[in-house]
Amino acid sequence: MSTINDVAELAGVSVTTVSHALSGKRPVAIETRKRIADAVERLGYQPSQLAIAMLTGRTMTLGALVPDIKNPFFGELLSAVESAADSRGYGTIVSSTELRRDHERRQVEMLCAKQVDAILLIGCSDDAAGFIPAGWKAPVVVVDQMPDSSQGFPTVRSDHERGGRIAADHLCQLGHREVGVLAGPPTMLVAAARLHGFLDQMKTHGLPVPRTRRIAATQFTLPSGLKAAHSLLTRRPELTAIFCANDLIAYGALHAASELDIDVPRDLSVIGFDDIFVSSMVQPTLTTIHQEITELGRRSVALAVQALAPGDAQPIDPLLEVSLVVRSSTATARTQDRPTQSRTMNNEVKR
Amino acid sequence: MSTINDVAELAGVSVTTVSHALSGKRPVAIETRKRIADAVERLGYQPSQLAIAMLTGRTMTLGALVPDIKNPFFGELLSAVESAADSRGYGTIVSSTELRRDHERRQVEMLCAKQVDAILLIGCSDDAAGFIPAGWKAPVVVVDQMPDSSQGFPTVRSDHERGGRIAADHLCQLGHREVGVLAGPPTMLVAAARLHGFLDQMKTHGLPVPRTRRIAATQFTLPSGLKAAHSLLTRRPELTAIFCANDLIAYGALHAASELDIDVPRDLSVIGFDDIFVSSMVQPTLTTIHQEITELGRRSVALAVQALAPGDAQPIDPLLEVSLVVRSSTATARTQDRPTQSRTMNNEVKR
DNA sequence: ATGAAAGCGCTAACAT
DNA sequence: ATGTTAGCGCTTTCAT
Repeated sequence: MSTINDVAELAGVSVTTVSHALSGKRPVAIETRKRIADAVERLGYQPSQLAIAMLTGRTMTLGALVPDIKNPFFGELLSAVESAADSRGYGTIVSSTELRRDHERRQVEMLCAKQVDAILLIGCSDDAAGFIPAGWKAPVVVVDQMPDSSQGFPTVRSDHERGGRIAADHLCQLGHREVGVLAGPPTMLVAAARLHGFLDQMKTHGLPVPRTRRIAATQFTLPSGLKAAHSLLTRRPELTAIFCANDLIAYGALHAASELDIDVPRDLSVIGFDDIFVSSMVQPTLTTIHQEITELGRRSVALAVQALAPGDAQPIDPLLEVSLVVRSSTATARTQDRPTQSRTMNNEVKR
Repeated sequence: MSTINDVAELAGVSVTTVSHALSGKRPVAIETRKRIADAVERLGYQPSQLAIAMLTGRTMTLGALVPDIKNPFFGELLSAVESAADSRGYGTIVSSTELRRDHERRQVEMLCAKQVDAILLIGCSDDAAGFIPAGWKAPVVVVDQMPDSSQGFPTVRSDHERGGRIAADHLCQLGHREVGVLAGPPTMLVAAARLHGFLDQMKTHGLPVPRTRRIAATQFTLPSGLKAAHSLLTRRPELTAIFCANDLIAYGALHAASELDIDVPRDLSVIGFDDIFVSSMVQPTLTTIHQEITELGRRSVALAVQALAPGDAQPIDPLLEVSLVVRSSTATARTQDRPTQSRTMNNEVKR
């Protein structure tokens, strides 16, 4: 890349004049301006954001750390973050820990070293905020995690607990009594919040879910959900409905059901959480708890930028409502029991 | 953030000593080293990559431009890019044009201004490479696009045309004679390559696909595929199989089929392209042309980094093989015709 | 209307 | 073993 010196030289003026001609912060003779414009054009000159950042202390770049960019939920969220950041003139460095908790510290430090103007910790480990180095002054926003884990940093999140309750209401309303749970990673507070809301609401309905009908997926991924679902459905054939900690786990459950010849929703209702885009499009369409993903991204960026440029700071509500989206993976509970016998036989045949 | 000056002051030494103590490029008294280490710890000091980049001309950051980060194909590809970049010490600035072609120039210029060490143009418009400014010296790698469009920049891509041929072979082998096509955006060369491979191979099999049985989705997205599929399936009820330009379009087709009460794969075989992760997991699992997405990302980064640090440059094959993955969305062609009558009636009832 | 020079945080000669 | 200084590309006083 050519520098401002090259432009100055080619135009036969000083760098100061070039700088001002480009920024317009000082009058420059029309004639001179033209020569400079020509030089800029010829060289394809772009001011180095690097050098500007050195001066201003602003890189105009946000850092976003997510656990798994392959998870469509984070893909959609990042998409919202990027477009919100972009519209305010910020770029976004995306870093994925690939679910490796030991990567988090490194990635956070890398973002800090790159001097990003703000850090978005999205769906990370609950102690990720602890990796922010001591003297770090720039804003940190903790997104889609429980505030308990945010070390005092501002938070934007959905009402996970309420989502769990809504899911419980839905299943009860459909008459399900034998209900199972595919919980998320036990160590993650959002998973715990969803689980707690669900279990507590089931209890309220007089249908507490015993431990034997719950199993935790080790990760918020489809394969992890598949494995857990397979185990739970095999062990608990009487279940007529399952609450899944997120949509990917729910897809794992659907897949397991299909392997076990369980028809969804006739024999088994499945409800997810997140409402990622594909959930409305594949068969069966997934009944799920809708998160306002785009708004989540927008508010996260707004919060970060607000801290960067304090001014007309209109308050940002950090808690987003969730809602139930009923699609075709849930239905009223069977009145008679499922033919458990044949299912077991099927399994045996399959193996 | 604290600077190297703060550390030097706190440790009571010069910045040079701090620099060398940290880099180990010059011996430093064990005693001094300890005082420096303490100061670093206390201040949470991290060397500013910004300042280092000014000196070395290396930001240790790659810029990746994709059209749509919500598309799981790009999510998976970016995931591979990031992890490959990360393992070589590079961060990644991800920029999504959100399918707005007019955004491309801006985004490319932004990446250049941020002085990224290399630019990965992934699945962009065929003229995106033209947006690289005149004096740009750093490597540019064009990924998942046809080389015709790469302006001489190195390319990494799958063999799209061959993918089309394999798909044609598969459908013919299943006995399909009434075959339709949901092509991708007509302006994109990869879409054209897939289409050409498919059509040409169908011709070879003696089953040319007339224009009336083809329709182009305007974008590589599900909604776009849905719309096109709905139109094609309504107009051409005799079709027993459809080749879709990518998996998302194929999901649109599945959705349209379901709306029109067409059973897949009994009444209609659907084949996609890309083999995104979900394609193996949702019902029906999608028969599709597999791209080695991870390898695509790995080689793109390898190519970029190789240009950055010329040395033991082992050649990188820019063309990746594709393969057919047969799942449950394709089946042998019906021998008798589909009850076209009733389907039309259904449609009319629906409207 | 235009220039010269300082300085952002760091590294790497060049001293001592 | 440690310190001094120039300079990366830019903006911004402070001159002229």
